[in-house]
Amino acid sequence: MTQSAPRPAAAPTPVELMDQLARAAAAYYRCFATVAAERGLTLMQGKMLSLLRTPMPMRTLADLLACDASNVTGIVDRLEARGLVRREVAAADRRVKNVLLTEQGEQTVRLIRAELISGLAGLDQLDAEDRSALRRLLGQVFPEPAATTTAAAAR
Amino acid sequence: MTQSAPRPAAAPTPVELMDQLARAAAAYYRCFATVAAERGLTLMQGKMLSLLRTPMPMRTLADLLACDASNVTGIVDRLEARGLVRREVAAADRRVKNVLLTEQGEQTVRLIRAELISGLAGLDQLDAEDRSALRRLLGQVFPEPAATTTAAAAR
DNA sequence: GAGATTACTTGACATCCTCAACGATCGAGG
DNA sequence: CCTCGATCGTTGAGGATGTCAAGTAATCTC
Repeated sequence: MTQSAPRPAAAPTPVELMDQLARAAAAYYRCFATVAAERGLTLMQGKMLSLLRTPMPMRTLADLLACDASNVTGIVDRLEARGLVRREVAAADRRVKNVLLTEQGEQTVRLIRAELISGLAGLDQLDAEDRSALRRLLGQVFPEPAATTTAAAAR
Repeated sequence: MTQSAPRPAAAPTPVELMDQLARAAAAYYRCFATVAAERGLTLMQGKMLSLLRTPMPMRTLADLLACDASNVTGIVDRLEARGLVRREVAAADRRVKNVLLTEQGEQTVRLIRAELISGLAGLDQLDAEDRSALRRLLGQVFPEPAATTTAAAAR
């Protein structure tokens, strides 16, 4: 644990960290929104596309995005109109509509992710130990919901 | 350092961390939105109130929130209508409108912050060393803009 | 003093968001 | 098999957010 650097100040309080997390979250979304806008997508459209790395029901999208089903309908409508996603009735339950990326949608997601990782240049500057520590610490502050299923988590 | 748990796997890649950051940011905003909604505020209204711990010009709000000035006008209008903020012409430049929290607005911000820190229970479980590490790591991934002025950073 | 720039506001229009209601579908229970 | 309650996605009303363009007032520069 390379932690020999003299501590410049006292350890931050939880409140100070809360503020820093706020700034970090805002910075993350600023970066994401910029990347999405370069593809003519709004923040929400970009978020939804990124969630769809595996097909999923609209209900699930609404849960992950913490918004109402009718809102998801609107967003999917607009993405569908642009040829980025399509709806598909689930075989096991005809009420359920799965949303899938089209080829174009997958390409768009790939490009967004590539640009996003570029925009988070600071990540590349972390060594393996730092990255492990960050994963652990973030995992403690934001525990993953009892591992339900999806690898594509909320974003 | 209570870290006797066996290291489960190799260090995460930057891409894996990017995804975790996305999930963390989403979780943070879910928490924040819930707290704001309990006060009858939308996410943006809550964000703006939280930024206003010191008075600032609308131009500054637009910069921090990364949105258009006209959008800020609308949000301030609605907050002003609810008695949470007020506008004040700056003495040095009559074009400039500073936005200030009212007493009621300050109270609201205090309550929001108190509830938010409660909702981020994981922060309290970090010891001082972890908190310092998290501060350092977040600071590397999301460098603060060349320290301009405000303590109330973007949120 | 004139023209350029800045700060905020207004307005049009698109998108997002919640809530309520609806029709189609499913599943449990009798 | 039938009924009823629950679920899923959609529609629609109305409010909030967001961009862009244009306008007015104030300030700055030459």
